[in-house]
Amino acid sequence: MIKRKSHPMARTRQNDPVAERLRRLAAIAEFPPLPYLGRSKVLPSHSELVCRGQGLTAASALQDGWAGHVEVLADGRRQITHLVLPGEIIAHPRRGCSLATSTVVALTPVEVCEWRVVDRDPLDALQLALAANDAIEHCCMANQIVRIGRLSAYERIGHLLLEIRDRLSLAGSDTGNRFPLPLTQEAMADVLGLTTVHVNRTLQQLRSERQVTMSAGMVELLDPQRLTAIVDYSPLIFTASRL
Amino acid sequence: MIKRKSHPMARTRQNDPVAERLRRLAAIAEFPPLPYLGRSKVLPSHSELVCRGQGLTAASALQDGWAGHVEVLADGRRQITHLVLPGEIIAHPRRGCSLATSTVVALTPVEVCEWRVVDRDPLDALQLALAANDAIEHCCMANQIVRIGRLSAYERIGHLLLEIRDRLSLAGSDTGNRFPLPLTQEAMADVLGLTTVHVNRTLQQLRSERQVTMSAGMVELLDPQRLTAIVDYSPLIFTASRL
DNA sequence: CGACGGTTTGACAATCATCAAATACAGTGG
DNA sequence: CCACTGTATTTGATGATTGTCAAACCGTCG
Repeated sequence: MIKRKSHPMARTRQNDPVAERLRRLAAIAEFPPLPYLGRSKVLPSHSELVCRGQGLTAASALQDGWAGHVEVLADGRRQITHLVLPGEIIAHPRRGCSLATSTVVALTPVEVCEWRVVDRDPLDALQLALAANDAIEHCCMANQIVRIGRLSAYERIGHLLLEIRDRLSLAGSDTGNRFPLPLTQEAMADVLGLTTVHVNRTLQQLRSERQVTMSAGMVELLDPQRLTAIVDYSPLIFTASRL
Repeated sequence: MIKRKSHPMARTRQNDPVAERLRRLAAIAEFPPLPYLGRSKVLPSHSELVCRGQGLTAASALQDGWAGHVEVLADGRRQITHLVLPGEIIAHPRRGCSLATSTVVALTPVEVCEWRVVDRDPLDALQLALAANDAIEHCCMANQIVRIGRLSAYERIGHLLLEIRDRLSLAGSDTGNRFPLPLTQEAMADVLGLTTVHVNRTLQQLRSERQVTMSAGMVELLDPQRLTAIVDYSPLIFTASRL
């Protein structure tokens, strides 16, 4: 996680999670360096990274920190429709729609990088990676719908944690069953369609049943197999078929 | 709606909702005729149109009937993650992922057409329309997440009906506030993350409060303005900005 | 007519939300 | 270093929304 007001580091092949993830998505070894637009920017939590309806001139991604696509209702109810994890794409202009379809907000301090997307050769490695990214994003949103629509609070949290583990490992920060989870319980509630209070109680249950341990913004899944079975989680189709 | 065992009609410019919708999505007047693969097929309700993980060699769409992307849990719980309305795309192969990411099932008898997608000029009208379709689908899924995550049963149904109205009109069958809704209450429940019983009771409430009337598979929204305000519905970004 | 899928009804239970307050924790400034 | 402030977590008591189970009803089709 980012320390407040830290400097954006110069990203090398080894510590550029965005490039690492795109390279894996394209499944191409000789992935060209990303044509970044200047240095990445560090922004505080709660920053609005993208605003719904705004024209997108560049693609953006998270070098570090967590964000979320968010929808707010007139009476203040909030729903996070899609999480953006370190290494993942925040938004990118599409042929056919260069307007942002949702608002994206930083859920922790973030480091954001941007690059220009051009309609080159359709087999361009970068285009390919972006297309693969869209496919994964689609799967994540389908997962999200199943979680909220048909799983109990207990199952929702377990399911989400398993998905997060999978997605983090795609960006190279593969730390097995122990990984960072810098979300407040309020943010988790807004992802899962629950209230803060209920998230809190359900987390306690997960801990008391020895499914997870949590401390200092880190989670550890104590028995991922068992959890996977209980919540009926299936890995994102890509991570199974392509890597 | 399709009569059982009817013949697929020869589709002309005026009665081909798929072509009509794609033309509007591309926002191009001189849209080329779709290179259909043979005649469209008529399939009964409950048919599996696409199976998760299967390789997609062609794009497919609904000339008529309703379908849904569906996820089934081990214990039988079912969630429809995305509805497919007449004129809409069922699935299409993507660069970066030619595997189907979810299973699609017919919710009524359907008439399905297919065509081959090739990676031509990235500004190709058909590619453009497909890209726009992806954007809309993304918006629909975000809507779906908000509905299930943060709206009450009453609001969910109203919100869904408003979205359906918008989407139907995109395919040309613009019938104002009265439109077909051939879904069983069970299917609606699986879309909305509710039970059949609760959908039934909530529909009664909507009727008793003079929000809708329903009969013979048709719905009519009696006061769309009021409903829009109550459920906090906002039109799909595209229908606002492009048409 | 009987069978079948879909809708409707009732009684009851459970999950999750609401409201309110206490506690813990981190960063700030004196 | 410590009180001070704000945010995040935790707890308790209570209630509403929604789920479960079971059965009756209704229309359509063979």
